[in-house]
Amino acid sequence: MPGKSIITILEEIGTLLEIKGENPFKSRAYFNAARTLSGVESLDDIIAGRRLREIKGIGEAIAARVTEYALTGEIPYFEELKRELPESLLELTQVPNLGPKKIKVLFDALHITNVGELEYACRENRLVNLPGFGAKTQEKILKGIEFIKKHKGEHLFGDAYPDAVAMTEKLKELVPGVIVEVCGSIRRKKEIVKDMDILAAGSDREAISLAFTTLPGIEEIYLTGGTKTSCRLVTGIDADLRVVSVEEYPCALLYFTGSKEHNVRLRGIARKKGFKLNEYGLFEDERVIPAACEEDIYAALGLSFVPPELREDMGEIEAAEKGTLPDLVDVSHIRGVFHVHTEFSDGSDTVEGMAKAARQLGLSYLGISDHSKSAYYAGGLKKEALLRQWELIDGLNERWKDFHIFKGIESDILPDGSLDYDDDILEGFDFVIASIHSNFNMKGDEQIARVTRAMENPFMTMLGHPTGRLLLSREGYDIDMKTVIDKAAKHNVIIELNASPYRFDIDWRHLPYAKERGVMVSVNPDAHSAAGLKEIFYGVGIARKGWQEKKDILNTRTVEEVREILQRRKAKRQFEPFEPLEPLEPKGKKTV
DNA sequence: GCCGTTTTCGGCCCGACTGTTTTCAGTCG
Repeated sequence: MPGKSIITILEEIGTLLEIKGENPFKSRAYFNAARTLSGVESLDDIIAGRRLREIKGIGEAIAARVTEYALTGEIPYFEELKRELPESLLELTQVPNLGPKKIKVLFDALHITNVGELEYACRENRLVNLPGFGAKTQEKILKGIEFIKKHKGEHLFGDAYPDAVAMTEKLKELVPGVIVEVCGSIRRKKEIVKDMDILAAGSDREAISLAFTTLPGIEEIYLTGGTKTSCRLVTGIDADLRVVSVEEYPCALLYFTGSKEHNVRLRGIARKKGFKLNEYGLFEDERVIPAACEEDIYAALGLSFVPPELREDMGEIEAAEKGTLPDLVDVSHIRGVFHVHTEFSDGSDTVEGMAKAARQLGLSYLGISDHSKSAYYAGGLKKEALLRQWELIDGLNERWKDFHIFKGIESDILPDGSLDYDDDILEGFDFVIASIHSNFNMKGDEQIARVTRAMENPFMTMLGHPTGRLLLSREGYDIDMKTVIDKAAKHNVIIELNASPYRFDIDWRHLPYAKERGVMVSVNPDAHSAAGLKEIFYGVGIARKGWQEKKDILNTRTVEEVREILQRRKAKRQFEPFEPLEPLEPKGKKTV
């Protein structure tokens, strides 16, 4: 986790060029380069090997700048840009409905350089007379600022988790024998986290705390002592390290994992049994009840072990008392993935490249689903392109006997609820993910009617990202998820759990209801590059949070089972609830 | 700034929506 990543810097250059009013294709080149490089594995090796120019979208200028940054940690061109336009202007792009052109006007006319100044100017009614602005624009901008403020100090799980893991790994290197674990909302796999809690235990607590303060990626240390160190990382997230004794570790782990609500319930149960539970231990009067791990503590309280993902006081305590906790799905159960884009539309890798990457992850099938023809912005596929892709897939399936590619599409659900191709084309797919990508602001009833009509289409296999939300940047569309689940149950439609850390959509809070209604869930990476396939790992975490078991998930099935499920729907063209297949024994571990 | 070639410049995705205009610009997906 060194300083700012080159990906971020390329994006920032692109944005500053946009604000400056440079040739739009020039700024786009920087965005494209950032997107391409973010999907590249072992970028450091490529830079070191001077192989950047071999990557499509990286030309002479950008290759030079990326290399420059890797060697010196600085890009003079970027520094020069920041002298012309304050870096703080970048935060203004976070405000919805505010783009580069308007930011330029605000900067030139009112010298606004950050969100605080912008809010003040709105309150002073100073935007209304600017060219291209008006009362409604000012109102919208204010609302956008409210949205940003509401979510300030919140971070995506997908951003925080890799950094947290990297820090614990590094700490283990620096202090041999240290026990260390990420706790808090990150351990519980919450989609949005506020800070990073790390718990460590060992004999020399001072040494652990000291080593922690030397970790890369720390920008500022607020306080440091023998038991607690607080700091802010360069990524903007606050991180806390707690150091405890080895004896205290299990109770501290339980305590710092939370949630607060879960802990309150546990302490209540402990008290009823005549115990006292806190972060230092489980006590009966002054006597410590020995616990070597969290399992021991739950057992002492008469509960079965509650996996961290379930610790939200949303029914897990009662289930643990009765011994009815679900046997949660695990990463090792995943046998294949659906919802994968390729260079046919807006993905960055070939069909074959994606399939090879999936095989390397130990998967045995892959469902390709590029965008459909209405998705102009994403290079949606016309009929001719589809035919070419199908031929390509047939060829690969012919070659590989131990791996299968399913032909699919991510079809736009048009405003009237129809899908994006005629039946004769829809017929040719093995599966159809139908998603909303336009007309987001249709009202509740209209949106439900639209989705329902799509579900009535026998060619629709699954509903993609059901709310359309983008975490921390866009609310989902106005649609009642309980109704959607009811309709999915009625029409035998699978619901996607989009595993992109920007989406995690369907929300895990709705998954227990989906399970209750017998709606099958597919954990889909929505991958736009080979590297993106790994996000399935995040998705499984969210599925676990939603009480999902192996049998509830489509892509824990074998290729034969999946084929049968897909064909059953297509062939019968009628709506019967899925009969859950008997759970199968896992065939060896897969690493995803 | 990148790419491709019937190469060394011309093209680079397109449409809906909104709010500001007085026929269109900016934003978004």
